[in-house]
Amino acid sequence: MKKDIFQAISDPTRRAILALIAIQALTPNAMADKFDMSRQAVSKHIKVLHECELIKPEQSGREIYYHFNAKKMQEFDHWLAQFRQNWETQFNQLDQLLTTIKEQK
Amino acid sequence: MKKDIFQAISDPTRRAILALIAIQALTPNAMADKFDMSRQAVSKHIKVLHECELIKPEQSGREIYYHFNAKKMQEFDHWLAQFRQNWETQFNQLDQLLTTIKEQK
DNA sequence: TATATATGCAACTTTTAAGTTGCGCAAATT
DNA sequence: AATTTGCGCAACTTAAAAGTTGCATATATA
Repeated sequence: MKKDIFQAISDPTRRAILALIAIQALTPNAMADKFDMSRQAVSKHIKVLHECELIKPEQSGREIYYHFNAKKMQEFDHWLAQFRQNWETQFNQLDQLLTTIKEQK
Repeated sequence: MKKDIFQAISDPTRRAILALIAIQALTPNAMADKFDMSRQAVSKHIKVLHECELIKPEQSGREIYYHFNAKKMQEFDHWLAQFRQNWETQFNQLDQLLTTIKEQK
């Protein structure tokens, strides 16, 4: 089943992969070396990340370098936007509370 | 098993719950009315959200109002921060490309 | 050309998550 | 006091995801 970006990042291994290739594009084998699991297991995670376009393949001979797709990650940022106002409000309320306490002294 | 915030938001129903209570605190029954599933199913989602502290209960008689915990949601924002620089870079590169094309005309 | 390496795909097993039903308890209502 | 309502917990079923092993294919290298 095709997953969305929320499901894609819900797995710790996939988050680790994203963190790695955000710094530098890597091949599946290079990624697998970093994790304590089979290459095929990592390969399945790559497939998930690729299907939801969080990573992009670049063929180079028989090797495939996977690049991080920052644009797709921004979808996450957009989803968060609906809550951003919310937490700014809560912090303003905290500020007000602190100010009130200060004034009472 | 206790889930982390990434797993918590990977479910569409839980994201919908968060979007609802970010606007206004609701009781489990009020939430269940909004979804086409049993109250108990919704209650399980509430449990997940509560365990990872994305929501906070406020008892009022026999009713429990669940509030959105914006502070916890910020953890995503912090996680995203590691990639933000990355996508800003990619956009700068796109800008440069567009500028180059423009100058060639 | 034979062999080693890099990768993806398919079948299978195991684990985990989602949803249902049934129950118990405490607060409200009659 | 009896009943209804709001909620959580536990057991169960079903569905899906994670990981394994084995195989096929294409590109390198000896």
